[in-house]
Amino acid sequence: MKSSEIRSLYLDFFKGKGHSIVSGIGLIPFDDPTLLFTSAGMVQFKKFWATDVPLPYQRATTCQKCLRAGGKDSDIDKIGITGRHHTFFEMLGNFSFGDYFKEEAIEWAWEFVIERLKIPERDVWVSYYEKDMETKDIWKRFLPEERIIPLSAKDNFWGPAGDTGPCGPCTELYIDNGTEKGCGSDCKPGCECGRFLEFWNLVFPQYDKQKDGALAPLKRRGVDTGMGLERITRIMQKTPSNYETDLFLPIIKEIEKISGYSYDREEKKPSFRIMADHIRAAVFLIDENILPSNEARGYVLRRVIRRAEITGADLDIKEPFLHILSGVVVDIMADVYPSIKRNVELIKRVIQEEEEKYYYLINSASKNFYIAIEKLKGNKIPGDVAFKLYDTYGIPRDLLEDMASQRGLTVDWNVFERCLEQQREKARSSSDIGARKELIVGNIPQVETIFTGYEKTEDTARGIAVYKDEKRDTLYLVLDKTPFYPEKGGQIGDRGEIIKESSEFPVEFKVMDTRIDEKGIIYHEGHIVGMGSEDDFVGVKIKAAVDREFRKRVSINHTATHLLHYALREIIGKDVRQAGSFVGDTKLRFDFVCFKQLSDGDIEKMETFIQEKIFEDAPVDVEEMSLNEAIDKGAIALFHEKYGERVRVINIGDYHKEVCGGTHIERTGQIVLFKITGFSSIGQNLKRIEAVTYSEALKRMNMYRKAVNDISEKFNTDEFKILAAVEKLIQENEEKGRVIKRYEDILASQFSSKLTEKKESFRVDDEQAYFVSGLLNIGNGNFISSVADSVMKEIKEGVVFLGTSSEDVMLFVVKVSFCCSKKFPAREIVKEIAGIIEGQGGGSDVFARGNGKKPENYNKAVGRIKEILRIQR
RNA sequence: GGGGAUAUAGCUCAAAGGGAGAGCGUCCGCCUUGCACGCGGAAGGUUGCGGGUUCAACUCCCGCUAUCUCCA
Repeated sequence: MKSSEIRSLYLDFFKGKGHSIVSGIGLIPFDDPTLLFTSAGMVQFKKFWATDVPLPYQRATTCQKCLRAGGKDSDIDKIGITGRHHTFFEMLGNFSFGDYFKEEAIEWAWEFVIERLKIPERDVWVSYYEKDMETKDIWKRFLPEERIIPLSAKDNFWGPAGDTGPCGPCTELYIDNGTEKGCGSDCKPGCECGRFLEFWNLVFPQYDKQKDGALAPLKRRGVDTGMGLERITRIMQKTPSNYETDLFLPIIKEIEKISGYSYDREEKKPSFRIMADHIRAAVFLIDENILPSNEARGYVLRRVIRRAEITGADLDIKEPFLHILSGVVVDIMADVYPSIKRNVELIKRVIQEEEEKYYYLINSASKNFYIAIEKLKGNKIPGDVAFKLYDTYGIPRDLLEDMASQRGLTVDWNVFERCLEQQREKARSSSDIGARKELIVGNIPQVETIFTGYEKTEDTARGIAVYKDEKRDTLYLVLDKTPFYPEKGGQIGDRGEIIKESSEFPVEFKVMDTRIDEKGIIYHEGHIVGMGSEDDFVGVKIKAAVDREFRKRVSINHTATHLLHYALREIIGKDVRQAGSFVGDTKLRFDFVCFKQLSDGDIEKMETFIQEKIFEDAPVDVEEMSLNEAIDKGAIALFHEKYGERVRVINIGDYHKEVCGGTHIERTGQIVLFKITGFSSIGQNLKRIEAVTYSEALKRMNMYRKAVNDISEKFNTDEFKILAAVEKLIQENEEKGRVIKRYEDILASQFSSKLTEKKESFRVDDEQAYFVSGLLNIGNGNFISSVADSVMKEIKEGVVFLGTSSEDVMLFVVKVSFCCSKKFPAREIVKEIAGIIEGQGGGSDVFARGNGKKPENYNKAVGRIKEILRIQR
């Protein structure tokens, strides 16, 4: 049976049992901050058990793509070895929300396995939570007691996914692969040997785990089952592991082709499997708009790609190959997940570029490795050195081990682990946002601040708490509700004032910035103006007023940012993806992923296009809806993880819809003017556009005009001939530079021959040497240096002392030939001179320079040098 | 969000508290029927940006920006 048949057989079976077939969510759970990735089929349903939300259906069945890599549910270390774990996998599941419970769940599971999949009854074993006799009794109706095994909470009490949420006892179905795969006669499910393979887990959520670990009863108890598609496919296709099924075999075959190794070789199997597994994860992550980066999800993607890449080395693959495999994955999965087909070019490209970066990294890293081991004493690389190579230069652990053992070295992994743990600890302790702020008045806010700023810019509210940051000398004021927009989604926080009017004289708190933390509490950052203290704001009614002009400018820029996004997609292409943005009151910035080279013409085109949209003066309106609805309506929704369940969709005219939490204007015409001020590349395939709008754009254009006017006035020409004039000037300037250089050379040689004529001889260790001195009073330090050079060329051996003075400062250099420098180091001579002309200086034995405030003492200085050299007058 | 590393010629990188270097590439010349090689020469730099210390900073210190990397 093909995997695709199993998938639809399952969904159809439960549809027949009154379930709605619900489409799986993305790998990035958009409304669950406790999860990095969707790690199980039930993620999207958590709230259906835990809360009273209205239910769209009471029974559901899904095929959910899942990812376990990084975070609590990571299986990444088991990949390849077990043959049954994956980073990316699909989970078939049926769910009940306050509807059917254990009895039906077990009955249907049995029916599906025995009657639909036609798995022989005698091969099926089950386990149950040791305290859950109800489940055991139900199973007894279907199979003999000796195949019903009790297990502890470790194995058969499930959940929650993440730190909090639904959990409960579970019961698992196993397939018996035969006694010859087992470890002994009393082998049972739960044993780690290869005989029993767990393939279906039926969970009965009954409890809701709280943040403090307590188990509260669930609002709606129910059923949550999960059957890994890869495992059941393996059972149906009777393969030794998940990797020989039709889900993986084409990838394995491709790796055989690329590497020349056969998958039959037992010792190479794990490598094949790791690559085949990881490439699937990479494909689906990129499909969901994750790009390799150094943080969070992007970092997981990078690690997955790199791990696969380094595994390639086990099969002697020495160049990028994963992008080829990604094509195979797309072929296998495109029918079920059509978007990977649409994104295939992007996926291949991202992977290939990441692969190339990896090879580049390895190259430069090995250099650092050599430097590190060069200084090494003994044959053990200390843990801190190894950690530095890993932490700073990114040499993966396995590679480090390889490189070391190739040279007969070992790595002190114990110390290494300690360093890693230290770094973790450091990162954890300092990632606490509230740590620096200290509560000085009021109580710690317990509920999120209500935001009223979409409707109004002024509101009355009550003060809850004041925090203080001693270092920055700023206060943070928390209210129960506020019209102040906190910094998020690229839009900067509002400014304005918060006033307590009830006392005999008003007290004003000036808000310089507004922030929000992960709990949804909004902080007004600022200070108290004039009289008043922190206590004045807590527990009393106050008026919060946003600076309207500021808000207007920011809103204009935000709507303009959407227009820019629209223009990019229209003019450059739909594959342009937003990577980040900054929306301020005086400017906006838009970063995006783009594989094309943008020309000046493109920039101009976009500017014109946007300006036209401004002239059209289309209405900008905001609608609230669910995220799924928004996506159905074609709204761009890029940062899923940041949105709540209800989202705001910004419509510009009838042409652009985008999910966005920021503030906007009512009509595009309010932007008035749009001007791009900067275009740059900020990383591989990452580009940045900066722009200004409204009066800021006008200001900018006036600035340009003034600059141009000033220049054309200087050139005494009209503004359109400036360029020619400047080019001419540059050319003339270069010409003059060359002429000056030539004259300097002539001058230098004239000076030097003139000076050399007055050379005075002295002896150093019976060798003939000469002393030359002169006060040039022309040129700078470099000029007299070069004169000193050419003098030295003529006299061969000796000492040259030259000075040049302007106003009341004298610069001077001393050059000493190599032989003389032993006895008369230039540096020492300079010290002497500096004493006489009241200055300082220094340098090397053969060349030194300095300056002084008394040029009139030049002759004295010359006299002193002669004394040192013992030259008779 | 935190830690570490890097930023020097078009590219790859050295060196270093006192006049900025190599290799490759580019251009010119020689050699050669031509190409490659070889030889000779030249152009190319605000040593990322901004402060500070110093007689002197590309180098030391501080801040910023960007890139790389590890951790959360």
